[in-house]
Order: sequence, then structure tokens, then C-alpha cells
Amino acid sequence: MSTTHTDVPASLPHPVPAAEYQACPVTDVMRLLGDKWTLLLITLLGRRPYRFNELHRAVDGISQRMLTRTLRSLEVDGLVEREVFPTVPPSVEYRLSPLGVSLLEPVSALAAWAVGHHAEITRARGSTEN
Amino acid sequence: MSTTHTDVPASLPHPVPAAEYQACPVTDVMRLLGDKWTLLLITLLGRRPYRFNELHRAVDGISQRMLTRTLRSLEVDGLVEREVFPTVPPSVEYRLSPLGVSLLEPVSALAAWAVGHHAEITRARGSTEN
DNA sequence: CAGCATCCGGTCTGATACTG
DNA sequence: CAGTATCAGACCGGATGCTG
Repeated sequence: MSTTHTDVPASLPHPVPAAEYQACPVTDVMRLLGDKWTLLLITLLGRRPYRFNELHRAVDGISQRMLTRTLRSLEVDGLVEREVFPTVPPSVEYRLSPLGVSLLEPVSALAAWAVGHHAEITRARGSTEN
Repeated sequence: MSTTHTDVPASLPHPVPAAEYQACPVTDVMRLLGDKWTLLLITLLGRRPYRFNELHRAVDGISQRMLTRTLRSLEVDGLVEREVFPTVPPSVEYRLSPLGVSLLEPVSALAAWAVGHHAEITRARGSTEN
């Protein structure tokens, strides 16, 4: 069988040209959302637009570097829109794009599962006696 | 505001004791599912039980090492059950636990989104002119 | 068959310092 | 305010060789 995962060249010189990742949409999307801050930012931006430092304060724990990188990445993937206001000092606003908004629903479903079952996971980890 | 994310010690000696990750159930679950192979394995095991080498062939592209590690991790988190048959040569079967089965629904929702919107993401990436 | 041990390059993330 | 640049440590994931 093999899932759609390897309806792809299948054997490459290494390191794999990243094309492999885009082969499976699900894998690609998970690698997009699976980093440390992305979901949190999407959730926040799902409520309203935020300015850079506003996000920095809201998320707290995130470094300036990771905030920039994560937002950039979301922008490149078309999930977030970035609007610069040429004021002084500069002001930049981030908001979810329509594509980003459409992601809120499935993400909410997953979030609900996480909240509802996290205790079970923790219990399982504990009973493995760490 | 700050989301539930840092209703946690908030400042630690480093490296952070992993407790921070478990603070937000959603973040924790995403870090659980967000690696390269987990979702693919869950999807496969959602269809029927598999033996180790059967999975190895099915997923292809995955190394033996990562297959072992990913399955181990899923087992520790209580999403997958591992049954050893003391035959010779040995035989091990992996199946989704009830908790793992319950994950199929939200994951399917996300997968559906991925399939439905992957083209838009690709287009967005392209128009950023790489 | 179903692993484990070792090595290693690449990536992720944070800390810190600097800038238009 | 909203970043960029640099450095460094931890982690991810693959390759290879060995074993009960």
C-alpha cells in the first residue's frame, strides 16, 4: 500500500529536497502547525488583529526572534496577513487571512480533543513510570 | 492577557523542565502529533493493527529507528497498544488504543482541511516568490 | 522479526546585542 | 515599535552495524 506518502520519487540522493514533505498535504500542514508557537498565535489572531509587541506580551515566553519567525512563516504560507502603518514609530498589524480563518474550525476540534483527553495522556505517561 | 500558556513558573534556570509544555494541553498535544511520522502511523493504525515490519514497509521512507521511537512514544502517551506474541521469530502487533481511536475524528477534520486547502498554501508560498 | 547502540549533520529555539 | 544579526545548546531524524 504505502499511503500517498511515497507516490513520490521514492529514493533520492539525500538530504531529501523538501519536495517529499509537500507530497502529502497532511504531513505538510502538520509540519506547518507543529512547531512550538504557531497554534497559539493562530488562536490569538483568531480573536482579533494584534500588533507585534502586543503579541509579544500576550504570548509570553516567546522570544522576539521566534515571534518574528513564526509570523513570517505564517505569512508566507498565506495564513496571516501583515499590514504596515507608516507611522512613527512604525506600527504593524497582523491578522488571520480568510485561509487562516478557515483553519480555526478543525484546529478547534483538535484543541477540544486535547483539553478533553489531556488528563488521560498524562495518566498514561505516569503509569509508564516515567 | 497571556493565554493559559504561562500560568506556570514563568522563569526558570534553563533548560525548561518540560513542565512548561504540559501546561497547555493544546501545545502539549501538538508537540505530540507534530513530528514527522506520528500522524501517518496513527492514520494507518486507525485502519487495522499492524506488525512492526509491516508498518516499516507501509510507511516507507521511515527509518527503523524512527519507527521504533515514534511507536514507543505513542505507547507511552497511551495512544497505541503493543502486544508481543512470544513466537519464534518474535512477532509484535501495534494497534490504536481507545484513546487513540478517539483522536481519529479531530485528526480527520484537520486532514480534510489540509487536503482541501493545500493548493492555496502552495500558491501563497509561490507568490511570495520563494 | 523486532529491535538497540552509535555517530552525525541539520534544525529549532532561546539569549543577547544592535537598528531604522 | 518592530524588527535583524549572531551565537550556542538541545533536539530531530537518518545511516549503519549488531543482537536475542
